[in-house]
Amino acid sequence: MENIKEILRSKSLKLTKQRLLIASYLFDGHDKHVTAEDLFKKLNKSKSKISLATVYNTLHEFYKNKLINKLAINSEKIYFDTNMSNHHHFYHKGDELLIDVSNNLKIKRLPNPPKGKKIKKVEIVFHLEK
Amino acid sequence: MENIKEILRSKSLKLTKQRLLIASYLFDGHDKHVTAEDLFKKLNKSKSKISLATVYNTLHEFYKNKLINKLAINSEKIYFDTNMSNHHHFYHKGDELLIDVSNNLKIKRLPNPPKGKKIKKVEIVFHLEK
DNA sequence: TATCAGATTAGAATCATTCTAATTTGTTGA
DNA sequence: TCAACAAATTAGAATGATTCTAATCTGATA
Repeated sequence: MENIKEILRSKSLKLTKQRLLIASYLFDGHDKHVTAEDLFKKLNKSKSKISLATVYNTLHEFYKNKLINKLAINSEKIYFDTNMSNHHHFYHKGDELLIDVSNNLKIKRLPNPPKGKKIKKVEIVFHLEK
Repeated sequence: MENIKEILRSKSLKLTKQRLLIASYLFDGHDKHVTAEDLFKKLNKSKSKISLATVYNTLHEFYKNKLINKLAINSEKIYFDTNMSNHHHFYHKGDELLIDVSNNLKIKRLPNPPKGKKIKKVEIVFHLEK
């Protein structure tokens, strides 16, 4: 709990009940992929009620502060990823399966970005089928 | 025009006015990325009116028939891509820039897919910044 | 501990997309 | 050529994830 508070403080985020609850769930040491709706349902199973708007606000706040990543893999919903190391994903649409792929991948011949721009991030999705 | 008709016939798609119009625009020899809304606006500048529902239906029909690709790059809208060769993308969110990257990229050490699944497609997005 | 910027909230609004159900239109085979 | 019918088109309603609004509340600071 103290380390959770430290994380929020290090980003100058106020220590509210809601943020502590969300952060404890997200940063429990296990990488996760969550949607706002998922998180909302999960957290509201416990007694403390958090509004859906707050879940959205908090996820975006954490994202802006680089505590989590955002994945736009299927245009249906946004997944937030607590694994902040450089990595990629397996994705199986049918099974709604989303799995981390550790980044010991190397791309030969990185393409040259258009003038005036540089590559910020390389995101690889391995689309799966049965 | 005859080759456009041939494309549709080869997929057993009825040659309707709307499909011919959409297909002539999409398959004019230049690779494009379009959203349904884009296409709807563009086509309805000309006299012939096509409903938005038809634009959606047609794009999905073309997609199912592997005439175009679907890109879920930013979870805000779906882009359809007329470039059917194996390739990747540069993407700059701020500028809404989406550019093809030809696929002479090679990934060293492809990861092993989970049991019972295989890799159908590798999609690489090079996120840009200024 | 009063202050107040920032956080939370319920509910409305948005917006891309999908659905519905009625109408229209290619295509096929006689 | 044309009747029949499956498939396609359509307007408008419905959906669903997300964002916005504007009122209320609450940590952090001095």
